[in-house]
Amino acid sequence: MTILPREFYIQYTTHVARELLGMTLVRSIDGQRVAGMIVETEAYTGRDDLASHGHGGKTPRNLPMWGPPGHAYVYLVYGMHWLLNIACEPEDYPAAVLIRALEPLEGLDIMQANRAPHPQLQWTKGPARLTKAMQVDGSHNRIDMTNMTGGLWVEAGQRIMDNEIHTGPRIGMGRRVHEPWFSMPWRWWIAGNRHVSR
DNA sequence: ACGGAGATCTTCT
DNA sequence: GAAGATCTCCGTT
Repeated sequence: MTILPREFYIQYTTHVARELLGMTLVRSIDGQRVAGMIVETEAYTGRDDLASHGHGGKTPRNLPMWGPPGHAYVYLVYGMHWLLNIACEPEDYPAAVLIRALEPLEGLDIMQANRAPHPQLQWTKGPARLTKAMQVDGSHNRIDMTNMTGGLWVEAGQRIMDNEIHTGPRIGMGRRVHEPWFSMPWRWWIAGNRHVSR
């Protein structure tokens, strides 16, 4: 299988978010593959993006957003949930794509154990659920996802046609989703896929 | 099906 | 000191 190379991530954030749909996120746990097809993503891009951690400049936490494209940005929200992003665009530009949902493909026994007692449809239906299912946490922050050394990478997968893809406002914007900026359609998902959140 | 609240803690103002 | 790129549980309809 072909691991997506660094060049893939050196493109406009929205383009990367769209192109990641159908690709396979892979995690190696004790030599066993745990994998899922990416079915939902969100773009966070630039200093001007009011909803992005990159807004307001560099801080110790958001530094990976400026770092090398193709590296992971993993952070904790609400004191208990890990969220996985992949840095994109050229270095020194703050941008990342949040992986919001997967369709389980391989290592189902491991995912089930990590997500018990929930049914399969809920294992990876949401950004914090998928990190729990695939055992992704702060130890993966800043790893290079363009090779296998970090135990986490993305492989080429299904080609998703444009007419199978929908876009809409990002999730978690609160009441501000009604303001112009926060209603920008920077969430991407595979239409009709049962594993998409919401 | 839908709504509200609690869990839990890091980050930055 | 408050808010946060969420999830789960428990209540009511």
